[in-house]
Amino acid sequence: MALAEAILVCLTDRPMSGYDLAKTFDASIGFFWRASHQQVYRELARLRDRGLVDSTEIEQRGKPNRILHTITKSGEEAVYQWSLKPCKMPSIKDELMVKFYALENVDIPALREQLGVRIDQHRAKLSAYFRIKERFYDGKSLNVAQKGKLIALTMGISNEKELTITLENALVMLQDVEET
Amino acid sequence: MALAEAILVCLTDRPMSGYDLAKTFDASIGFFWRASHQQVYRELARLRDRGLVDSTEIEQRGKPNRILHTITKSGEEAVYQWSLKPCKMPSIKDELMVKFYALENVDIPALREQLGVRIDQHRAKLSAYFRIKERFYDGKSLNVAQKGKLIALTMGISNEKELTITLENALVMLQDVEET
DNA sequence: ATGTCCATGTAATCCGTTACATGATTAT
DNA sequence: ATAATCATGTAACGGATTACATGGACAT
Repeated sequence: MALAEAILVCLTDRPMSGYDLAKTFDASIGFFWRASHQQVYRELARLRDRGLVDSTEIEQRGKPNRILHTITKSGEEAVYQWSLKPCKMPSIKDELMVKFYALENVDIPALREQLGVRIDQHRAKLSAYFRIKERFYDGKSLNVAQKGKLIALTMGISNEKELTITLENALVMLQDVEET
Repeated sequence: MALAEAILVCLTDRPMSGYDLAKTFDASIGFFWRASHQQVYRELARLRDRGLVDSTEIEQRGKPNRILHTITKSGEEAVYQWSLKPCKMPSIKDELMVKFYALENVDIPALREQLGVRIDQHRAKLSAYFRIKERFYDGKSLNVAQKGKLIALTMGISNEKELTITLENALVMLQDVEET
């Protein structure tokens, strides 16, 4: 149920439309919690029903109207209460690992190819993180909110770095298997 | 839809009951793909309907009967076909990261506590991996299936190691925030 | 007495994904 | 022309979680 809280967290920064939120869940906060625009719109309707956000339509010319969602006092309280509760371990579902686990029943050239793709994806993510870090955080004086985001980003960076290296090692180990 | 394949992969090793599979998804293959016993039973029913496993009941005294599931030829073929298809990136949902992202609206002592718990969980996982590695793989000559599992395990180990370090660094960064 | 292990499942609910649907503006 | 961007959603389906349900064996 933490999509609700993730949305509220975004709205503590500034009021946003569903569209804005959907984009946010595809970048920034989306690095730690993914959600599609359909999920966002559904959850916004629920948050409205629960009185955790206020929604007001804003007229626009030449574009569809926006519906701006603002977090309420009870919304802020909900975020604080959530912050006190223990976190779940993120659930793991990694097909690539399962394929290694099943190596004997798998097409190894295809797996090597898929490993290569995965490595590229992690590299891409890493460089995206770096660009954000340089642009928004390096050499600036930061408030608490920014420091928090920087810590999250820093963790993301070292994690992606390590994953890239680990997967490259796996590529070598795969080669060894193929040579025998 | 990869739970189906993960179950089939387990059954390539040996025929198993739903109960056995549920335990397997709570350890070994569960390190890379988690599933509850409810999910396993439901998916087994489907695999039976699709002819990818054969199920036979085995009489037991003093215990409930077991239903042993054996992978069929078409089951093996399904695993191979699946191995050719590209893998999805694992989806990310990490409340702890979201809480860092929302640092200003969060109770920091509570967060530090939760970080500590998370570090312990990664350490526990790491030592579980090590025990398995020592017991089943170190200093033994291995076939392809075993080599695959060892590669997966090795990746798991370096990932958990790195996560532990990263989170310990985050603890220090949190301390810095609290001191200002 | 209390709890854990063995072994099977069903039911309800919730979360996530895919597909469908609309329609104007602006850039190539 | 074609595609992308802006901006809103609904509907159907499938996957995951939580709760419920049974019942004997065996250990403390």
